[in-house]
Amino acid sequence: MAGEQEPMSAAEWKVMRIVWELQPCAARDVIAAAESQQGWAPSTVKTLLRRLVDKRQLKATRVGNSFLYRPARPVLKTLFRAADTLLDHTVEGTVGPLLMYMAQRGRLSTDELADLRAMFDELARQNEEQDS
Amino acid sequence: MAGEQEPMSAAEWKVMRIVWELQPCAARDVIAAAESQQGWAPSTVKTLLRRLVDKRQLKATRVGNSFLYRPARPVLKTLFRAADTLLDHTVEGTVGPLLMYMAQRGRLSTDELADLRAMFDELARQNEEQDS
DNA sequence: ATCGAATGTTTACAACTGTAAACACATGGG
DNA sequence: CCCATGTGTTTACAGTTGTAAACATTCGAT
Repeated sequence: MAGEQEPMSAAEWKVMRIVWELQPCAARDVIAAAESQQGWAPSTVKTLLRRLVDKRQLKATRVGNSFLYRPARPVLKTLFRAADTLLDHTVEGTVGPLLMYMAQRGRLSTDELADLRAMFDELARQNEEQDS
Repeated sequence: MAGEQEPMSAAEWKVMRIVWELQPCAARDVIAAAESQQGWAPSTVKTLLRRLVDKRQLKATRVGNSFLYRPARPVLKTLFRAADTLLDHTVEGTVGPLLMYMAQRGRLSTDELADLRAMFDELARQNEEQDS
């Protein structure tokens, strides 16, 4: 089985975000973005890239003397894993408010809102069925 | 300003969850719960309690020779902070699917579903207004 | 008054993180 | 052909985390 998902630190997430956006990309691109976004030194970014490859969150394919980096899996898959962790932290009765909060902060598009509304209708329907 | 929210590690969250449930409580209670839930040695729990007090996530008030522990702030406040972090990790277009996922895993009550649906209606309405 | 149990305090120690300099190697421009 | 520059590799080092034993202190039972 190859689905192990080694957890990432805060700094590592920031690098991953950059790679998900630019993928596939060279170290240079990540270094430039990280410099502008976080003010990190090039060495710092190199270290983080290496660690992410070690953790198998990034795939690096050699191209000449350098590498091309790309995420080992889609951003959603990784976000879902992180969401699981957040859900693990909830206690009875907090999931509703939590989702309310996130939906508000989340700046959803009209389409996304429509999808979500449809899903809630469906969930409510299922719930009723169960209840009665 | 007193609202600094020092971030917690995974193990610390687990202890906090216990304290939020049992609050206010003595070390003994937390140690018992953590032993049964995580199999941790009493020393481990003592260390984590101390660190959480240092980080001011827990308030400890002396009672005789021991302490009464209670969370420094409500669970929702802390969850919202964690949600902010998760949202920071999202990239364009992932928030919708992320919320879909969480809503499905979240085992929402009928009441929570109703509240959420109402909020989505409202958000959609606001969105339409803006669009046109 | 005394001792064992409970509770908190100190110490431990390896792994992981944040942050980066130093070093080695290749490669393209001159 | 040689060197500056761009890449990756090695080394660094303090702080945090996971995990816990050892030690000190105190309170309740005898």
